[in-house]
Amino acid sequence: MPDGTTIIPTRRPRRRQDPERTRAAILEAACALLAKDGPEGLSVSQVAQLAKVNRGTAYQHFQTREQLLEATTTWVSEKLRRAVFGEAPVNSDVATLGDAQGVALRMAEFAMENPALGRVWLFELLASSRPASDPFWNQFKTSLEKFARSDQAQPGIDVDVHAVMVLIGTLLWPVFVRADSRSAKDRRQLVERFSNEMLRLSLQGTMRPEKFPELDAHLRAARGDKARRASAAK
Amino acid sequence: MPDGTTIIPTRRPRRRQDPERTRAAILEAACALLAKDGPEGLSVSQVAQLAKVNRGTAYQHFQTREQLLEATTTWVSEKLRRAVFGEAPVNSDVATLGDAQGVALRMAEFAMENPALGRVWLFELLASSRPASDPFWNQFKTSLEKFARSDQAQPGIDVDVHAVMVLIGTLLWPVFVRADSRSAKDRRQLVERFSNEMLRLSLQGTMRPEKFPELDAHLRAARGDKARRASAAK
DNA sequence: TTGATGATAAACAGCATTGTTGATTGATGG
DNA sequence: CCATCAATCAACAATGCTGTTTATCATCAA
Repeated sequence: MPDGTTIIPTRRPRRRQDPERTRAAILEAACALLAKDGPEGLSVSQVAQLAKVNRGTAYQHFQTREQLLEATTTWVSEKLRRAVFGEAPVNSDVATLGDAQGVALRMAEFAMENPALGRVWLFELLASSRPASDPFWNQFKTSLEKFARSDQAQPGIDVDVHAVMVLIGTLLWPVFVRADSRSAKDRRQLVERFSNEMLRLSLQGTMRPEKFPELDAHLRAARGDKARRASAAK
Repeated sequence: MPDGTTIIPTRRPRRRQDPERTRAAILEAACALLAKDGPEGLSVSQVAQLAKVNRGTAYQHFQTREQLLEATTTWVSEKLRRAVFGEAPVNSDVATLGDAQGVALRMAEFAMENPALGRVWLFELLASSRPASDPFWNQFKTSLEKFARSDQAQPGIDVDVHAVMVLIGTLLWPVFVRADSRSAKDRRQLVERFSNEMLRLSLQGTMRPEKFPELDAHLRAARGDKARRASAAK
């Protein structure tokens, strides 16, 4: 970052009445209410009230309730993205995947600290018509693809299926265990339980392969199909 | 009031008195609307309209909108339970776990054929204060516990975490891929993809253990902790 | 100062919903 | 055959939200 550290707030020409700040306040309030009542329960009245802003003002920033909701969702997504991947801009190809383990852990921690918010965001993503336009989902899936292509990964991972499973598991486990209404200590332990089970699953799976020879065969056959389809598509 | 002969023929033939059937019709309608609009969007008016029943009638069967929603949820849960575990009553201890593979597959198929309904039910389960009171969740978790104790399973499975992951993965994958608005053929293929990835994960995990010796050590240490806690609790 | 922009306040029509009440109808037992 | 009672229905009042509009105030830029 450039010499921005020395800049005193007086240097920057203050905005007239700081619409930016107002907008941010509205979005923050919307976030909080979204986490409390879910997307359906979000009313412009309540948002304005919580943001200490007139209802008309909210309508000036976001023409319709639906647009406010959409803006709030991507706002949350950005928050999540920063928490997991750091402050780097979206398109920076470097450091996309420092370590898969770290990404998984930071995601689990974020989810555990914001269970309701994570839940709501996830369901908006699922309901969205174009998931690919979501900042976090994009970067997350890219990073998982990179891992799957690396030599550290088992061969044959179905990245789409796997990304969905990991994402929703991580985000909904805190919801299931009621992470809100838990002590910080409990939450730490619950994150650890989840991470360990995920790690165990990643390293060992759940079934002893030697006990399921026929399934193993089936699996290899399916992988053969996939490879054949891929080469046929060329 | 004068004799009814002059009354305009807009009178709807009154439903035959059969409370059971009426109740079922209301619940079925609620199911359909639940799948379409989600729990928040469920209005008694619409339910009554779809069930071809007066709104007041619905209020007689379910005192409040909230109760209707709750009843509908367990109705769905029962449906799911039957689809996955068969018609046997809940408490029958026999045949609880014919084969874990079959359970997983039937669940995936149900989810793929009823994506919206599965999503809503799952959401209600997550929001519920006592998941243990849900018919399907109960039986599902029991069956998974049984498997984890069997000699076919890898040791050290955290059943709670794992049950949540498998359940939500199976139910939300169809939502993610927009199983509605897909052809039957597509849906079949998508079920297969999911099942294969789940199977692959169960048999092999995602990471090559030989590449992560330190993680393997960490995992064994964690398992040691758990065992120590368990023996300390005695 | 002036003009433009952001923010506030209040009021309005339209709509959908909730929950309640009293009337009506059909089944059923005596 | 009728009296009773529960199931059903139509209508009502109350509420809250949406989106729009109008008038007014505050703050900064030029």
